[in-house]
Amino acid sequence: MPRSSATRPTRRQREPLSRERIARAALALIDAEGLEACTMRRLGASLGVEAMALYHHLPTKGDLLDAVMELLLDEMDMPTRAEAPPLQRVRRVMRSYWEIAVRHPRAFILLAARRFNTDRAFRLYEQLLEAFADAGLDAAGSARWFRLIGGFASGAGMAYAASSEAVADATSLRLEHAPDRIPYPHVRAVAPYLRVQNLDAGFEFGMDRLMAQLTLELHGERR
Amino acid sequence: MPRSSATRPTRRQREPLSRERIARAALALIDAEGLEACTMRRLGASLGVEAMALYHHLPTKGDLLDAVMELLLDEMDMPTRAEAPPLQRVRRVMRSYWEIAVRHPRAFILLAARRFNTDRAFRLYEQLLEAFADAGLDAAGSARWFRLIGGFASGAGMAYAASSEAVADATSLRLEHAPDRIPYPHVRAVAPYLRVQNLDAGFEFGMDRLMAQLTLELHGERR
DNA sequence: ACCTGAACACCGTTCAAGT
DNA sequence: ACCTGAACACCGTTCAAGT
Repeated sequence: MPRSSATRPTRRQREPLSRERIARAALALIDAEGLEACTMRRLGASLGVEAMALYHHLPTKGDLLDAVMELLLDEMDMPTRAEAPPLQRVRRVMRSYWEIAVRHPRAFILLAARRFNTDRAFRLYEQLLEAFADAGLDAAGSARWFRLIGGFASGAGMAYAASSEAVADATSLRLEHAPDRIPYPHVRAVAPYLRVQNLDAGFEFGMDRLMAQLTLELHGERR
Repeated sequence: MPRSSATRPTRRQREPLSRERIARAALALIDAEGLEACTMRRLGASLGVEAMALYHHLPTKGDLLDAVMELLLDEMDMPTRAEAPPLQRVRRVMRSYWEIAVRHPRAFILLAARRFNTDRAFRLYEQLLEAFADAGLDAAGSARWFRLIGGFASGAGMAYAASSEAVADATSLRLEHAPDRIPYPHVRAVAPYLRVQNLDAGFEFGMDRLMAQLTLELHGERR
């Protein structure tokens, strides 16, 4: 679909540019060819337009990447109070964050590395922190559990993205594909369980343990 | 120290280039001016040499970044069996990984985003997985706990790096500095606890909970 | 063996100009 | 109001040439 408009950039018959349309094209480009392929010139070309036309809708490349982040965050599950009990809401939000890494391994690093500065990002935080509060955590506890659970989700997503086939940077040794050539016995034994196919189960395992520990703490078993 | 050789690149009196010397200069450049400032041209200049001279020691920029990663991994604590009980070893390794984010916030993303493909990285994995095995985990359990604890450490490090002053990309809204302007009550309440000064305590909190859950599991309280 | 100079094919971004 | 063309100051990398 972006292809068709790209192949013949007939000036008259294309819909006008917009921040959102540009961001969608950028995400498609990143998914298909990687973050480093997403240049203003190539993005313009994929929209049948000169690179400089983009600057009419986005003042800088940083704003473009922020727009792509918003698009990614739009894919997240944001359950409301009515939909599920607090800890289930936390879990669904985190699960959907992880799923962004699975669907967009080459774009996920934007979420992990860039500051969340858009209103949409703050709305997401609000929803999540509301769930923590509803579960019974105070502000300090919310901050800590947010860092713990969110840190895990982010790190797990990055690990998925890094070991995904879609990401470039492949070099000689590859943990997943040539474990027999690794001269370290523990690494060799564990490597099969770190394959990309097992990462989703690994994410669920991690979330299980984190939620178990949080539940324990909320019910006053410690401290 | 890199400065002095940079200011006057008198060709005769400088020590010869090497992979390691170049990598050290690159890390210094990243620490001082950010990852995007670490270009072959500017790195060469900081060593009193043309950019092209670097290609004699490192075939490509990716190899340069791998060399920087090795330097970072060199800073990690790699306690041996003799030094501490297994879970303490896991904890020390993870703690030192986190400390790399604190010392090198602008370089840390290399560890989080690039594949670990050097021998040094595998040696680190081996040490860590040996500790998991010594603690009583089988290969599958080691993989899962490695992903959980490592994912948290990586995500926490990225969060530290992203909220560190040293990283560019600052835009209008800033969670830490203008919490009063955020129209979301839970975010506003939690924001003070997410300040960069509190992140180290947050890391320790997370590690405490993870180790507690792991200990519980090893002692057969669940499953 | 190690470094340089010039060049190539790219970048993001500015600015004056076109419609 | 929206887009283009040419230009500027950069990139990583190649290659022939210098010492």
